[in-house]
Amino acid sequence: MGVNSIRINGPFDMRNSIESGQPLTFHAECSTKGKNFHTKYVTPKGVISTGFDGKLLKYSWEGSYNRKSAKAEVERRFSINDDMESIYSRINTDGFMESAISAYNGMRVTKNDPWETTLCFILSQFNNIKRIRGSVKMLINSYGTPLEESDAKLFPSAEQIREASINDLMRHGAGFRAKYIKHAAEYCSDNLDLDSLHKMTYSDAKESIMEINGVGDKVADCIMLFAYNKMEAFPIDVWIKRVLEAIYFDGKKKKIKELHEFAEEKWPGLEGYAQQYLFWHARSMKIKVK
DNA sequence: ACCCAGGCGGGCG
DNA sequence: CGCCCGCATGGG
Repeated sequence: MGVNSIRINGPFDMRNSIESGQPLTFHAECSTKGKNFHTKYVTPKGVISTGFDGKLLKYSWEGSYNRKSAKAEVERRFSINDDMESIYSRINTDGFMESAISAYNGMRVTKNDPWETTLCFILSQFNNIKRIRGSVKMLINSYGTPLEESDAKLFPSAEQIREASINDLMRHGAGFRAKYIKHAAEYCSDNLDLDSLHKMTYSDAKESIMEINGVGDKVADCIMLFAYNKMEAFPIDVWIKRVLEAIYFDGKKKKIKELHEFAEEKWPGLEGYAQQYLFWHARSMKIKVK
């Protein structure tokens, strides 16, 4: 148990870093007290709670963390050491990006566990964020391991999830994705070491993760971006497709492949950061298809 | 009641 | 290949 804080110098927006559809959206507990935003999340080493008032990032830890490891966990998870001014100078390519950066100044691409990210984004397909969140909470509650001296539970491992039947998983709100989750759990405990993808290139790691049934181009890119820190990943969902076509192609329909090539040329090496600002800004503006 | 949701795999032409 | 369709379920 302990408490500490980090003074944040560059732009940082903890709330939007968490709530912008990244994995923490799906399983962290969040609340707002006044203008301060709080969150609590569970890791294998214990529970981390954070609060941010615009200047100081306060955090506390339980479990086997110490002062040093807790600080490292918080800094890593929220990408505190990303040089935002440098990133913005490279993705602020036009008026739309400028307004997105302005609206969500300080939003970070967070770092997440590969298995958690894989499961969350398999659930995300043809689904809505609220329901994904509910499903994840039910899965944690039913299959997660309780931490010692805490009412919190750890996100269930692939080995724990594979013990559930497809019908069990469907009852947890997984719907038709239950068979994908079952396969992912079996594949990741028998055939694929998710840690081994860290040292692979983006394209090799993406190819490997797409061996899982239910992981296609978009979900794979989400896993590459949010779990493996591959900033060249550019997940293209309905919102990204809509906003790119609306803003950069005069409303004309484009193929996914063309949009990948467009992003690669426009934001080389930082496609993932560009995507996160495009995605969250497009949703807030409710850009419609015609 | 009705439409939609951070897509995907499979089947068909 | 590329295109197209069904898919579980609940939120709005």
